[in-house]
Amino acid sequence: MAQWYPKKGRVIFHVDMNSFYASVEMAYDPSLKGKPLAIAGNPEERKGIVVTSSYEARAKGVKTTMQLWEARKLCPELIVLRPNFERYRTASKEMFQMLAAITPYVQPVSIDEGYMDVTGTEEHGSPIDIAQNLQQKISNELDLPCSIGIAPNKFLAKMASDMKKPMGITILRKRDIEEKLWPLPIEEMYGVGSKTAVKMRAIEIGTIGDLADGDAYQLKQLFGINGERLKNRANGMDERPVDPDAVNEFKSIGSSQTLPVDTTDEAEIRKLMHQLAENVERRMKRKQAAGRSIQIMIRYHDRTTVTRSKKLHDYIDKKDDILYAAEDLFQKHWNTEPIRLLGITVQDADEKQNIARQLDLFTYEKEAEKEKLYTAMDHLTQKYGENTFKQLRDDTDEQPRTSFQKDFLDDF
DNA sequence: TCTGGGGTCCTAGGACCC
DNA sequence: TCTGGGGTCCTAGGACCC
Repeated sequence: MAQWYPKKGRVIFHVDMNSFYASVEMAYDPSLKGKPLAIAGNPEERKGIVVTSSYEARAKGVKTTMQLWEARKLCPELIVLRPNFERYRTASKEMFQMLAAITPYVQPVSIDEGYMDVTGTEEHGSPIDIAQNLQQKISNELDLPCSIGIAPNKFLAKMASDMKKPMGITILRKRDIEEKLWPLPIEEMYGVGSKTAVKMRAIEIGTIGDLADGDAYQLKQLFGINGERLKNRANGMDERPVDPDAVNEFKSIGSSQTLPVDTTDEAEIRKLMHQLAENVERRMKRKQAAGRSIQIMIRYHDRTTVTRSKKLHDYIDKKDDILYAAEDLFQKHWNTEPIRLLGITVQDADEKQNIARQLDLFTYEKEAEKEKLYTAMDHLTQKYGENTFKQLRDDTDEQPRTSFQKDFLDDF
């Protein structure tokens, strides 16, 4: 009887909130209903791009990432609101609670969409009944529209939820693929972005069906492991489980900001670095996180973007440590050209309780001691030159502290 | 008069070790 | 004395998604 489960097949939902930010604003202020609405940043700060728009605005050609002036040209009566993330987070939480009432196997993938594995939840009714009830509940109680895709795996569920919007429910079984999935242009496939689409078109792959039928060797040559994966998915194959814990896992925490005008002013740059480090610290604190790589991102006036990173000797989570490491990278790598955007990200991150588990206490304390020593040596190396402490540093990796190292540390 | 901010995953080259 | 090849870590960049 082993392995009956995969053979029987799963029932996966993909729940996708329709134009979420705009819909939340309409639920909050019903006088907005039926009007063209866009959520966008402040154009005075060069952040005036459309993040989400209502269906009324979309009907006039307004699209996500469009410049605000462009959107207004297409739709002069457009109502524009700044994003209110608190409001969206609250609505999102309430929505996910409704999913969790059906099954614990809920995997949020962003603020406005998530997967559910409803295999074996017959007490709630057939899959289509569950979907209808859920959609009604979200609509009645939160005044928010959503689309639901029902399929035997995540990929097909995701594609299905896109097929009927707003307030759609679409079933996409394996036997429906040929008729419903394969005719779609390759650009509409999840996982195929603009770069991949161009390369696919170049080898005569214009639809998802063409990809399903594509030459495996050629796809592998061109797209690596992703080529194999995309071909499999086009054939309706996707074994990824719905993972309710994934939402609590993370590998990096970062903050970046576009400046109102490009700058080379070091005081302004330092001010922004402080702000970014503070943001990162605050969000790490909320997640009880620490990390041991630091990355900076510099976008120049011409939009060329460089990232520079380095592995640290120990885990960090405090603003001062983040800032110190980030400013060090910045000084080494800024080419003095005017800067458009700056970002700081802490990588190799995890919850502190997991980190404590990774390193036993002994290792943890030893690492902390070593870190102090390294910091001191970095200072002096910068002052007196590269080779000053090379031998000492090499020794430190191998041996416990010598009396010289101890004195040195204490003096410092 | 262009294109925000938050992430994840993959690739590739060089260093280094065995 | 000259040499192979595998594995892992680090760094930078690219593609994609919402």
